[in-house]
Amino acid sequence: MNYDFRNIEKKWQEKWVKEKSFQAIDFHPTKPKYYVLYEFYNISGNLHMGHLKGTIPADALARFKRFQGYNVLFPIGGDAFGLPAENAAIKKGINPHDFVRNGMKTVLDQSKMLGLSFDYDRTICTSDPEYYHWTQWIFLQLLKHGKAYKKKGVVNFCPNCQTVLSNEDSQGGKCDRCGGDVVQKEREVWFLKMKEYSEKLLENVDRIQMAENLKEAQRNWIGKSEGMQVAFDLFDDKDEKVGQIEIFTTCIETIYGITFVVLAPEHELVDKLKDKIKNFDEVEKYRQKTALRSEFDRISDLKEKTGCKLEGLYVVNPVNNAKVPVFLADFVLASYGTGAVMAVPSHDQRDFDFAKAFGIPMIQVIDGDCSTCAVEKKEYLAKNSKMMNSAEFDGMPVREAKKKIAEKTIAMGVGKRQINYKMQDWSFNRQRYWGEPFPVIFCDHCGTVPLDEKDLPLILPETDDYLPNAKGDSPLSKVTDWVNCKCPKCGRPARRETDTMPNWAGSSWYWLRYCDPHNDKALADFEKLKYWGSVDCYTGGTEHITRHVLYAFFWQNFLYEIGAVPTRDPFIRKMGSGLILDDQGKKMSKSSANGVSPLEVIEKYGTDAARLHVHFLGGYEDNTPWTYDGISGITAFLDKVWSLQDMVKGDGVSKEHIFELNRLMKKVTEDLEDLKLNTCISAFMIFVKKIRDDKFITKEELRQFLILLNPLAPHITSEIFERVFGSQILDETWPKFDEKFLIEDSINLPVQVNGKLKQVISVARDISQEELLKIIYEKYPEICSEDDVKKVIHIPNKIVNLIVAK
RNA sequence: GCUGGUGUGGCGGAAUGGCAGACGCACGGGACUUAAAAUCCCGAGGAUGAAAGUCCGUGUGGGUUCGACUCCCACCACCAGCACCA
Repeated sequence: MNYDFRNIEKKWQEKWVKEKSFQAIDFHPTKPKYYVLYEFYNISGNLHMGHLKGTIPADALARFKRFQGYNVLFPIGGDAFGLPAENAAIKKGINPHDFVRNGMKTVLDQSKMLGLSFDYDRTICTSDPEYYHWTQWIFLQLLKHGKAYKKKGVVNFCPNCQTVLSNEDSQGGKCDRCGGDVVQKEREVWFLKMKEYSEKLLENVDRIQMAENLKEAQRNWIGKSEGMQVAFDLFDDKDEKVGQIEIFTTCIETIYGITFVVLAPEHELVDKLKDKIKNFDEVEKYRQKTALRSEFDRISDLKEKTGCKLEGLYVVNPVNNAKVPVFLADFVLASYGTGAVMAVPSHDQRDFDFAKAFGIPMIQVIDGDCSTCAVEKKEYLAKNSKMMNSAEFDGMPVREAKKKIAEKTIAMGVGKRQINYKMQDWSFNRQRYWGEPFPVIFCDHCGTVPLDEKDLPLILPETDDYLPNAKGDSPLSKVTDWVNCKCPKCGRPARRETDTMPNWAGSSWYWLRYCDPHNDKALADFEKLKYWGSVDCYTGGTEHITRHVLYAFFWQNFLYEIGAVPTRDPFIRKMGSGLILDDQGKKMSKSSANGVSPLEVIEKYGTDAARLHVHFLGGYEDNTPWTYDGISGITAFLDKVWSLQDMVKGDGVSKEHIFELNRLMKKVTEDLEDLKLNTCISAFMIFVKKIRDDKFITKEELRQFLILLNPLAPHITSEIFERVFGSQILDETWPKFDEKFLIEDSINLPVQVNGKLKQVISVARDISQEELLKIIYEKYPEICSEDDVKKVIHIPNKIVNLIVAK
């Protein structure tokens, strides 16, 4: 009889939910804690293949750790505020409130169909007032501690979603949500001072256990760079000093080669020295042209240098008093460093291109061929080339000169060491309806007034008019009786902030809330936070690694500093789930032609088969192309597992199987810890083949086998266990392997001649070299003759290599 | 361009200094069957050979080593991230 997955899986799924089989216990008196986290569900529709790939290893780990005697916290929730949910709701013409309510029910029901052992009593949803109460509370703390500020500036704007976006949300000049081009717009924006945390975030990246490519992506995004900041005096055409320009450089060694200085078009000095600039009209025209160029435009004509000279101004190079012209150009970014650079065309390709376009002379200061392109840092540092045209540094190797020139500028009082970061402050508001309202009131008398903590949560008002509008004003601005309010300080009429927080707000602290999801006094009880501590293993996609995970580090660092949480690191280990690819090798999505739903696989083959199949296809962190090919091997395996119950003979562990059983325990225990499910599954297949060859399994062997397999295939194993043993598998504990049973008396030893395999012979374990050679020469004369052997390399119980003369 | 990762049969993939291709799919042969499906057993990297065997073989070329998919150097291809970051 084959395994009847339809009825059996349903039975167990209902039982687990009804009996709350997977509840985490706060402050468990005896069991140590283990916190497994799978990333929030995005509430925008059904679960997809990525969830099958992502959730199962986390579920297997949680089930495995429970058997090992841990008190496991394995929760789930919905990331329901923000653009993804709102856009999906608008597309379907459903009010986001209703959309999210239905969406949460859908993903939770579907989770149960995947057999996921979540503690459903801890389910949270970012758009619930009980939850966003504390998101707003965290914002108030950020504001109170000077980590949130509002500023007018040129920011990323998505004309399609009609909202401001953060840098993280507009990587590559494209909107993260809709994929459309992002433009630059001047707006009043809330920023969080994430840049201040750059160094701490880098430390977090160093500490977390995570794949190297993900760590590099984060380091790259933070973009730490060490260099010098140097002050240049600025003069007008009457040689009168009118100011100073601070530049940032990582190549101080080229300072004698400066032939011009470039400011970002937005640089503040331009407006300040308006009267001194002879060609201000032209300058203004250039600024207007570049200011509103989209990031996409800037990237697309990367190599084309544009700019505008500031007539009537010049700076003086402090090391040699050379007069140097000043330009504006948009290849210099206002947001990075000081927004001003010293240009050395001989040794920087961008400066080289600009000098060519504007007919600016060049001065070579480091050895090399600068005739067709710049000799850049990477090359001259690698060669440690010699200095030239650099006064007392001429002839010095460049690496030494770098140090000496830095010291010289410091001694002169014009230079200082400086570290810059690419990462910017986090622009934190969206002109959309579906998000957390800011707990902030604007009063003409008192300015920006934070709401009192006791007035939280500030409920998002319901309205029918929630669509974004072309002007980019928040839909909340039209809910006038909500907007107009009284100033909490002076009682005069005031108005509320009408922008809302980005979808990343709610996801930047949610793992903390799971520790105490129903607390209405604090974001979570401090002692409970202490008990559950850092997330032991955080699983989920890798696409948010430079957004969500950095935001998470930032907020937890902040909360730790103000004493709101007891731990600095949110996560100890982060595993990035690979993608399921379609037959084009692209990420499988609902829209792709052959997008297969996990529900379809479950319907056809059952949950356990779907769980095993998708993870037998490849490693957790690897991208794997989806195929039904091979699933017959999985269903055949499950049928064989099912038939084990008809092969039970005897009670204890048999001597025939003790080696294989212990080997299986060891392999499964290690592989589950590392989430290497594919090799783990193959170990089960090998064991089952052995049992079928021997045509029996003892009761005890079956008991242990079922426990080992339960984390991966929970339904079939629960059912067989109940049938054979009359009790519940969840009450069992993880079997422990014993190394002593893994040692076999006789081993198969490969014999090589000159490093080439000749024969595999069976010999006693720990055989001496003498005895071994005797056996080889006497029993296997065809391998080689004793006289030819010049040298023997014998690695006991592993290999023997005979070296013979040729 | 920079950074990181990956490269193994017809396919998905094992093996991280010691028997390359575990496990599974697809494939071939056989058993069972009136037949098919399912199931079970056997085979299988390539070349050559009747066979035993021999030679070749983990992107390419070099190196280290008794021994290299594994370590080192150079190059190629693909994937991902960043991209005028001074």
